[in-house]
Amino acid sequence: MNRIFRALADATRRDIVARVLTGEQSVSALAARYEMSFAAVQKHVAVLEGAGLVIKRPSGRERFVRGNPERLARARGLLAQLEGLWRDRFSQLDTVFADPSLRE
Amino acid sequence: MNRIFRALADATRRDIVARVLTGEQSVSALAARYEMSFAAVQKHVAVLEGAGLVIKRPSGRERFVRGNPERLARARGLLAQLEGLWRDRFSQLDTVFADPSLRE
DNA sequence: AGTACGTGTAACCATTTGGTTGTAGATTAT
DNA sequence: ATAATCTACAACCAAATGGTTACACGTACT
Repeated sequence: MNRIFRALADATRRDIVARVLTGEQSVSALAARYEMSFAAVQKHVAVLEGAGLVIKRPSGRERFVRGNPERLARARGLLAQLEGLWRDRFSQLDTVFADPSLRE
Repeated sequence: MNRIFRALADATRRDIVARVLTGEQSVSALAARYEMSFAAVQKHVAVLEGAGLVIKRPSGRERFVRGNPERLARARGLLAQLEGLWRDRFSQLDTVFADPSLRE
């Protein structure tokens, strides 16, 4: 999970994820869109791949990158779970009040 | 957004968020739960505060920390938006096919 | 065969991160 | 008044990040 959130903590990488979710793109096609070096973009893609947010498919000399929505869903699930803790933050208190042993 | 995801990219910090979402806790009460130094936990809380994931309320000599679900929702919203791109990844193609000028 | 292209990796650099210890200020307890 | 507690912050350190340039290797083009 650390790697997923860490990978998403960079605007360039979030942008790459958004692009490759709508359609496969080669690494060099991605690199052409950013003002940094090819190597930098290649490293960003490697980080995303390490986090499972992106999958590479080799084809000849190029690698096509596509997004993996499953991993996004995992991260979103964790956030939803945390928000659930907030929503149910009084449940323990409710349990106490509902406890028959306290009912006298 | 960078700071939100970066703050969540650490297991200790995610744990802190989970704890303070269910109820306020002082910084030292939090620190007592982890095996690192007080200063380390204090820094983690500061990172979470900088990301807006957590809010501190001063009371006497201690600061009570509570979670801020709004920021979590923002992050979750971004993920949902990205997943939406995936879900609608053929919409542009659909638009092309639906284009009357191409219907001949 | 030779050249150009796409990718990965290594070496390097500046900055950030996650941890430590120590110190200082403010508040509370004795 | 003194001591203990809670918090913040500074200085330091090792490791990770995000970027660079240069090079090596496999594939495609002419």
